[in-house]
Amino acid sequence: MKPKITLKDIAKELDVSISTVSKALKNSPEISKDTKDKIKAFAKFYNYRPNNIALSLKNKRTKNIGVVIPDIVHHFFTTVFRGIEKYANQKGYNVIVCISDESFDKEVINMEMLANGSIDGFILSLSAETQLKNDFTHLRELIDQGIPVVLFDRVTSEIDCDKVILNDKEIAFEATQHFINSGASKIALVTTENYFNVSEYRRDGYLSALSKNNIEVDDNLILTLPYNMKNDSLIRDFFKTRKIDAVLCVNEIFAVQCMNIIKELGFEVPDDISIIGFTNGMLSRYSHPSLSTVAQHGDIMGERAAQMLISRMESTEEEGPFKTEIINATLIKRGSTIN
Amino acid sequence: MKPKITLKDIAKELDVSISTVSKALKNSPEISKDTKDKIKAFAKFYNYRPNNIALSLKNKRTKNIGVVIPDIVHHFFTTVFRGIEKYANQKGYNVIVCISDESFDKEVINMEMLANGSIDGFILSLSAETQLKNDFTHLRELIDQGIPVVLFDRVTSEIDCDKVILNDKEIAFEATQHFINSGASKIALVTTENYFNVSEYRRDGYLSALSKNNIEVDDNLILTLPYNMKNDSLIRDFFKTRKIDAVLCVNEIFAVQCMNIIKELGFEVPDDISIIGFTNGMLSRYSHPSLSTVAQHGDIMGERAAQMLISRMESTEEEGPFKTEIINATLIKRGSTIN
DNA sequence: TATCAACACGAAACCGTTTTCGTAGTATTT
DNA sequence: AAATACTACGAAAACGGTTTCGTGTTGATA
Repeated sequence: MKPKITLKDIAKELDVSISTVSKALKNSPEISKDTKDKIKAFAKFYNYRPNNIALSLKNKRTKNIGVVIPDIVHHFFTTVFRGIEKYANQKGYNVIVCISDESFDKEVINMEMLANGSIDGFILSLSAETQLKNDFTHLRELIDQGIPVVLFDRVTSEIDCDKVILNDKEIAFEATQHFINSGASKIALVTTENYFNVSEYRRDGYLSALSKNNIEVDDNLILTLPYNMKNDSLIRDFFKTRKIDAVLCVNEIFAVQCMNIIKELGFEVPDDISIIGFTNGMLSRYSHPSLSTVAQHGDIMGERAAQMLISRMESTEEEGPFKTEIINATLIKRGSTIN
Repeated sequence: MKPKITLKDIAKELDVSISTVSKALKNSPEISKDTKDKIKAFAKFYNYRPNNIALSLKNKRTKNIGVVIPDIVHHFFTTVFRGIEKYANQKGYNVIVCISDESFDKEVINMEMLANGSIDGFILSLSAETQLKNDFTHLRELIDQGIPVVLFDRVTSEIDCDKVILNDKEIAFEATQHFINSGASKIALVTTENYFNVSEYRRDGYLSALSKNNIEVDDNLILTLPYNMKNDSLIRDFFKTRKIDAVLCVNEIFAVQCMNIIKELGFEVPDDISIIGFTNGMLSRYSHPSLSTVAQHGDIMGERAAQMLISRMESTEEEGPFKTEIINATLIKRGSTIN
């Protein structure tokens, strides 16, 4: 066991001052070549590395960024996270992850914990509870303290900061239009309770595509499901009792659940009923038939978010007004639609 | 914008010394009630929180743990991570995540980066490349420096440290036995190239179940697929050209790929061919029929790993010899097997 | 009245760096 | 020979805390 060596250790051993060692290792011209060589050799031999914590304290920045997401066993969030981690890593940053587990309290506590010096900035996606409560004082305080924050996907207009979002409405429009173009008119929407504002936007896109094509909206064709529950019977009932040509689902779990039940009821996918989901995850790729779906490009969202945050953190002057970047989703047409 | 307040600020404002402020906030009996009240009120008003970095430097521990995993868009690893994060959080630790992306270099660089004071210990699962190279000097050095390390799932016997693994062999045996019990004898194995030692253990379990039941091993019934590739044609060829009753797959992607192709070839699942996979993820749950699978209990693995690490980090004396904890997988019987 | 303990607080060291500034010694200039 | 300019280094402050130890003031004791 050989513990980490410090500047002080080197200084003592080589009988020079700490400052000299520090300067020598940074190749300062103040130090003579002889001394530098001696010190560098010694440092290399003992594998000296400066202590990050001491550096953080000195420089008043940690090179850590905090990522707070509602869930991690979740395809979209992991892809976003991967995008963040990759970019951050390139830029020499490390990433501290907290899972809010859709809880307001966990979100608040974790962020306050990290805000006390552990990180230089935050990237987060609001928890369901936070969106429900509509309470953003924790965010406001952080921003007030000068900590940069980037919101992604689950954002709020209440907070003025950088944001990265998907063009949810437009892509839902496009998906719905795709159904219409292929001859569907009884188009259903399977969505979550509306405290997720992304669901809201998707519904908007769905509705405006219908109205643009002069299709009357039928509330009976909109199924609202609780998030993350066993809802097979609701779905079965839904498809059994009405005539439906196509269904747009706001996530891939709903989409695959619908597909399984549709097939079980004896309908053919996509001939009788077409399906489009959101989230281009494993389920969409490997279901049978494979699911047409909206790819949210989480990697890109994550990368952009990290980029915005880091540029904000590293600029000394105020970097101008906050921006909202919109990531363009793409519709991936696969086996569950007529293309 | 009101920046963070420090002890020094409070001291100056209240015209006492820094030491007095520090002691007052820690409720030291050395300080009079009056002074304490005054200081506490002031601190509360300005929302004083001690700076984590300064504390870390002083205490020589960061309350951060580093988690290094090969991949994050991956059901098993995310469940393990969730287990780690949950336990760590309870214990007041934060988690820094690095994704090695199956690369040796990224694994090494990230760990060395973090080891310079940023974390108190590591939890990691080896990258594919690291396992291939069989080079663990980076781990050895960290352990040498006194940094506790816990390996999980993808471990190595070359390194002496705490470990958490699955009873891969036993559960593969059990799965194979389940096939045999339901009348199968032509039992296939679909596995990865063997630099993943977990695949190796699963193969062992498979083989020993066959031999225990006096079924001759047929190498033609073992399909080795490249990791993470398009391999539909290999699979199709495999099932088209031999008689198979049941197939054990070492992950759920292989399992669902096999199932889709089996169905496409006109066989019935499970009547003609039964399937068991590993990883109880979305694919297994939502495929049709749902897949019987080995639940690896990632949450529990993560929790145990975090537990071992934290207890190691917090014990001052040497905590005795390293342990290897074995998590018992369970076989979840669903629609893809005859139960 | 001298002694002593208790009280309440401050000074300073320390954690490991970086960086500014001061300075002894040597070399150059006039 | 005196003034000046480099060279090469060290002392010390600073980042923001904690903690040990020292000390001035007060009140009680002998």
